[in-house]
Parts: sequence; structure tokens; C-alpha cells
Amino acid sequence: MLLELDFSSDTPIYLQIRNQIVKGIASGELEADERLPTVRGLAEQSGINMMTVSKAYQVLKNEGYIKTDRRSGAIVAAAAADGSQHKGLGERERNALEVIIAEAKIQGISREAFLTECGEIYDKEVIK
Amino acid sequence: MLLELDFSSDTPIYLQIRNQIVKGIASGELEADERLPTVRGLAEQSGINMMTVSKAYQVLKNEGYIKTDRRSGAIVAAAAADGSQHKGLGERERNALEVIIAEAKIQGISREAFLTECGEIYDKEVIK
Amino acid sequence: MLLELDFSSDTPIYLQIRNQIVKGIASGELEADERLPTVRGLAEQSGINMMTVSKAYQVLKNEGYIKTDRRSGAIVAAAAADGSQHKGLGERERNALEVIIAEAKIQGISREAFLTECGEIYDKEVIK
Amino acid sequence: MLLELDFSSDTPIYLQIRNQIVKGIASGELEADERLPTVRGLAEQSGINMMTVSKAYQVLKNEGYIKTDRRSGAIVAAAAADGSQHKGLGERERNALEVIIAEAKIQGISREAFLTECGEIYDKEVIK
DNA sequence: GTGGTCTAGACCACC
DNA sequence: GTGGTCTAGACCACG
Repeated sequence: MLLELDFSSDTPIYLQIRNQIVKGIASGELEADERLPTVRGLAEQSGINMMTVSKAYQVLKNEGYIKTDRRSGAIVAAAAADGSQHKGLGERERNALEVIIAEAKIQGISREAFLTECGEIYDKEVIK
Repeated sequence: MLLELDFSSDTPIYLQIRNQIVKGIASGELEADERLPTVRGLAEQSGINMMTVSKAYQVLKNEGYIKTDRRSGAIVAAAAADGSQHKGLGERERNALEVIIAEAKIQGISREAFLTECGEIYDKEVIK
Repeated sequence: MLLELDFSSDTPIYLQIRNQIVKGIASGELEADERLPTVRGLAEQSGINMMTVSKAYQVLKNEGYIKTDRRSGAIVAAAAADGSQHKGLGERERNALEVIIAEAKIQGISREAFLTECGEIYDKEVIK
Repeated sequence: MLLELDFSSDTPIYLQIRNQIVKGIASGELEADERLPTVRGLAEQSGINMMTVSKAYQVLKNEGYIKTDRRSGAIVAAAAADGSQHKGLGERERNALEVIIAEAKIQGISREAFLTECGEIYDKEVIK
């Protein structure tokens, strides 16, 4: 798990970390029950504050993507462990998606081109 | 053009305005050369400060979605039929899309279900 | 004398008019003692307010570029009629020039390329 | 970095700040990756409001002259060695240059005198 | 009446 | 500590 951080991005660093871990889980790069790097390790390796990494882990934990075990640190939670999920995009995600699609339409990207691009992103998977 | 603002959202108000206007343009609710509400009017109607609206308009102007006619205020810019455009998602949009798709995958939303939802959003249009 | 106005420019319309007339005089398109269009005529032809044209003429008059005669309207003043001129750029112009040159340098435009472009602009003349 | 502001100028303060920083970068007074004064610091030192400085920084950021590192504030962006640049004056700059040259011509400044002055401005650099 | 600019002061997220 | 955001109210240039 190598983080690519953009310190001049408008996305907070802790969210960049959170996003990349989520993408890592979805792509299969991070498997269920796999141990994540320690807070200290990730912070030192990336040249950022431990608090920042810690916050990212806390968000991920709140969202159910990871679990923290006292002995083994943070591990990836089993996919869809939460039965309460309603199999649909959350409101925040749906709204963000609407904005992205609106921008794409205005820019002249066709429906097909957009769906193709989405499909490619969906299929993206790490070769292990 | 009616704005729905969430004052407790983590998305700044000026960005909420910006996003809704972008969606309005994409959906056809706002047509090219149509006049946007005045800064003052929108601010008053929405119960927010002039400068907040002004900032949203400035962002939209920088992004080329609107322009300000010195005679008549802000108007929707003609959909840039500019050949110099990349015709592709910007890096920011693409990354945001990747994160959303990752979340959808983890949540168990199938490829088809996701693309269907995108298609529906894309097709959404205002009946004039 | 045909005006090209950009209503969405950040330069006020009256200044755009002023600038184009100054350029017209420099290029020889407008000769000394030539009569300028009437305020009303220029306003109607360009679809702008008479006040705007009037303000442009007033600025030009204050700067000594034109004179107004009660009978024949506005006419181009003889070049350098004003003996008080000190044959150097004004402070405003010099500062604007410095900024433009700074931008050019940062953008990687070489000294020679910049001077060449300036020379070409200087030489530009209307074929009568 | 010492700012000279003219509160009675018709150029907005935030633009005066922007211009002086651009000149500072071009002259070498501000080097790439150098930290700019904080918004608060510059505001206090110059006796102006934070938001005015902030606006100047935002403009500079939009134009790519600076970027804001989330850890350390605003820094000078590395001179974009980006090959995609046009390597030419922008339309706004070119037009402003045309006006300045027109004024110079009318005032009787010779081609050589003008180019010499431009060259001197171009060569101006800070002794470090 | 329009947008542009500026102020003084405040709160907040991030690091 | 940093920048980002927002407010309430003001003045001004422009058309």
C-alpha cells in the first residue's frame, strides 16, 4: 500500500488516505482481514503527521471499512459485513455523481463514452 | 432556479450553489444566454450573504460555465463548442468517480446496476 | 472605425472604446483632424449606451488624444501637440509593462522573442 | 517581500498584490518553493484585510503562480516546465501591450527607445 | 440596479 | 498555527 498524496490538493490529506484505502479494498489490492500499516509507519513513510493518519483510520472505522484489533492493529473488514446496507449509493455519493455527470454532459461527453469510462473503472483490478 | 442549501453540510455553501447551477445547465433548466438571478437577489432569496453568492459566480466564471455581461449581469455561457477541449473528465472528476465506484463495489452494487443508475442520471432532463 | 466590444471582458466598455481609438490613431487608421463618429452614432451602431461612448470621448479629450469642436464634433488631435510631454512612458503604463514582462518571463518567453513581438506590434500599420 | 500599495489607485488592492508577487517571482526575489508570507501576516503588515490578501492568493493560485501546501501555507509554484503551454502572450496581455505601444508611438517614443526600455525591464533582477 | 471591492470580525477544518 | 468560509454592511464603478 503506497500512498500518493498531493499536499496542494483541495482534498484534505486524511481524506486522500481514506479514499486510497477504499480504492485499494475495492480493487482487491487490500484483502479482507489484511493488516493495514501502523499509524506511525504510514505517517513516517509519507512525511505527514500521525494525527492525520489516525483520523483517516478513524473515518474508515466509522464507515465500516476497517476494524481495529487491540493486538494486530487495523485490519480490513470483510466486505458488506454490515447487513443494514441498502445496496444503493449514499446520498452524498449520489449527489457527487450527479455533479460529475452534469459536468461531463456540459463538456460534451456522450452518454456512451461516459458509461464506458465508468465500466472501465469498475473493472479495474489489481493483478496479484 | 431554486436553490436547496444545506447549511450543516461539509460542502461550502458557495460550492453547493455552484454545483446546483452546473446541474441546472446540464439538465436544460438553464439555457445558454439565459440570465442568472442577480447576486443580490439570490442572496436575499436564499438567506445568505451576497459575497457567498458572488464567490459561487466567480468560480463558475473561472470554469467557463457562465460569463458576466457588463450590461445585464451573469448569463449562462454557450456550451463551449471549443475544439480545443480535451473531451474527457478532468483529473479531479475522474478521481472522485473512482472513489464513488470503489464504494459502490464494496457495497455490493453490481456493474450493471451502477451503470444503469449513471445512465438514468445522465438522461434526466427538465421538461420545458 | 469599427469597434469590437467584449461585454464580458473585465475591461470597462468605455475603456475598450478608448483603447481602440488610441490604437486607431497610432496605426494611422485615424488621421489627425479626422472626424470621429458622433456619440449617438457610435452608441447605436454598437448597441451600447450613449453615456458610455460619451465617457470614452471625455477620457480621450482629457488625455489630449482628441479635441471637441462645437461645430464638427470630436476630431483627432494632432500628434504630440502638447509640448509638456516628457517622451517617456507614464507611470501607469510602465508598471503595466513591467507586469506583462514579468508574466512573459515566468511563462518562459525569451527576451528576444518578447522584443520581436513588441517590434511587430510597433510596426503594425494600416494599409490605406 | 515588501508590498507597496496605493489605496487610491483604480487597480484593486488584491490585484496590486498579485502583480507585485508576479514581478517578485519574475525578478527572482521569490524563488520556487519559497514560502510566501501568511495571509494574516501580509494583511497585518500592510494594514489591509485578510480577505483581500486571501483573494490575491486565490487569483495567483488559479493562474498557477503559487500553490498552497496544506502543511505549510502558500509557496511559489515551480516554474511550470509544462510542455503544454502556449509559449505566447495571453490575449489579455497582448491587447494590453498593443495599447501601451500605441500610446508610446503617439507620444513620439521611437521603436528603438521602446525596445530598449523593454529589454531593461526584462533584464532587471534581484541581486541575491 | 448591476457586479466588484473592501472591511472587521468570526468560526471552522486541517495539520 | 494555517488557510477556508461566512457574515453584515458599506462604497464605488459601470451602464
